[in-house]
Amino acid sequence: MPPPRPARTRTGRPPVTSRAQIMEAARRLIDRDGWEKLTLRRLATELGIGTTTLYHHVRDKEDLMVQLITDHADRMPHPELPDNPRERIIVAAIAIHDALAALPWAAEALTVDGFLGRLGDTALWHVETIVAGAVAHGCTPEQAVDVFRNIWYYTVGEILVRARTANHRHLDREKLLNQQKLRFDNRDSTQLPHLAAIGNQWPTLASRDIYPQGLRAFVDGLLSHATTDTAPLSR
Amino acid sequence: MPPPRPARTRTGRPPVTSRAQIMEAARRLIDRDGWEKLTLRRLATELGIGTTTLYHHVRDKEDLMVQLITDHADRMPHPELPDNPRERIIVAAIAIHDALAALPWAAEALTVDGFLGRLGDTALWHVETIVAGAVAHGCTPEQAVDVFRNIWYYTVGEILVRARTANHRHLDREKLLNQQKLRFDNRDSTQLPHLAAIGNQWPTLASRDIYPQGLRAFVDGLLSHATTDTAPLSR
DNA sequence: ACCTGAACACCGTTCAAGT
DNA sequence: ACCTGAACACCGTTCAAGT
Repeated sequence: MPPPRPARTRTGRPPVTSRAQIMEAARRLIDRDGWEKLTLRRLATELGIGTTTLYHHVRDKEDLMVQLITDHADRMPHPELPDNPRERIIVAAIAIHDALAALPWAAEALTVDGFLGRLGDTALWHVETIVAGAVAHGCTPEQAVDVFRNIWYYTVGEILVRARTANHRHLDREKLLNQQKLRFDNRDSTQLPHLAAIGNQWPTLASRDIYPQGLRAFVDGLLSHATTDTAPLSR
Repeated sequence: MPPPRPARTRTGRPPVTSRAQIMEAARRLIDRDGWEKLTLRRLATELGIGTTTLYHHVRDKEDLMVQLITDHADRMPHPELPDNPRERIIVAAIAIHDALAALPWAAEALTVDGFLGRLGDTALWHVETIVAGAVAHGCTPEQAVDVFRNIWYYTVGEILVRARTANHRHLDREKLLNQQKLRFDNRDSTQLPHLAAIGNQWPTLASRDIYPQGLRAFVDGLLSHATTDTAPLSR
């Protein structure tokens, strides 16, 4: 296989940057200043290039963010898979979750249309594992896709909600103090007895990580529903 | 209780707008031009007032969006509750889901910290119903909160993902055409056999509404896990 | 081939001044 | 009491022109 761009054939002005350099600088910027500060202008300054040069490498800002996530996702290690199909689903889902949880800023891009389709084969291997696990457990391909989609919704929701409640790294000190904590102890205890009883315990309870247990319960429910239904949904 | 502001006592310049008028205009703007076009400047123009006047009624843009959602949520009708606790949870969750699905633009505000705490008693009644249903089924209060949180993650995730894939009302025609549909038929069929087999069927499968079935499976899984565990999680 | 500054069309937010 | 324009400090994106 010949080098795609032989040096002798190259003509015109040489590139000042590359896709890899852009992605690296973007990650550096996010780590240093927080993801809210990732703008094309700042990114160009970080790279020491003109802002508009970035448009040779990314279509627009959304494209930059999606590339950032899919790059990260495609570097995910494949976890060891257990024999049990149900457990394989759990392991793959947790791997997806953990990979995305490392990018809590990903919120905006995570729900972009066609996001899954832009993942590389390495990241899709996790999707494949979940679908294959469901089929191995006795699901039809349609049901297996539903299993994946349901897990995907749950995983995305957990990450988006928790990313904004947990990570206060980049909030002003003042805003943090003013922030009214979620508490139900001043609520009408006649109308909302259980919430009133929980009262100011809610924030403590809500800070616990329940993803793995929730996932297990969900997968159990999905698999038993799928294989119990004698007549799969018509049409 | 005396009227909070007797007319005779009022002094100074009279208000040009009210919170209710602002909310109404914001909803009108979103309905007409799409939620991406909701800006404080446009909203002020819609109302025929100065932009900065809005800052007397909302703290900032996020506050405006949260107020918009909580207003909407607090007008939710209470659904009829069945006798079965499990079914009560389902009915309340679907009510929450449907109320939020009517505001697909809500994404940004839905995951704001302390969002639940800003809901009024009418909207919280649905949360109460879910927690109460779980307790009636045999959960501890802690487990009941976990049940709610898990349902919340799933519901938020479903709405955020589907809001961006389904609703193409406000996309340019061109962007829609260029959009690469999610399809796996050109994937490596050795590495990803199940996805390759599904191929271009994925978009069709993914467009089906699976929330109610997924919810039922999840609730079943959550309730049976909670009441099967002989030893609830320590600490 | 590739890069760029200038310009366009916007944002949210602050604040001193006006009525 | 309440409202406001002007200004600040930014955005993403386009495009004609430069090397």
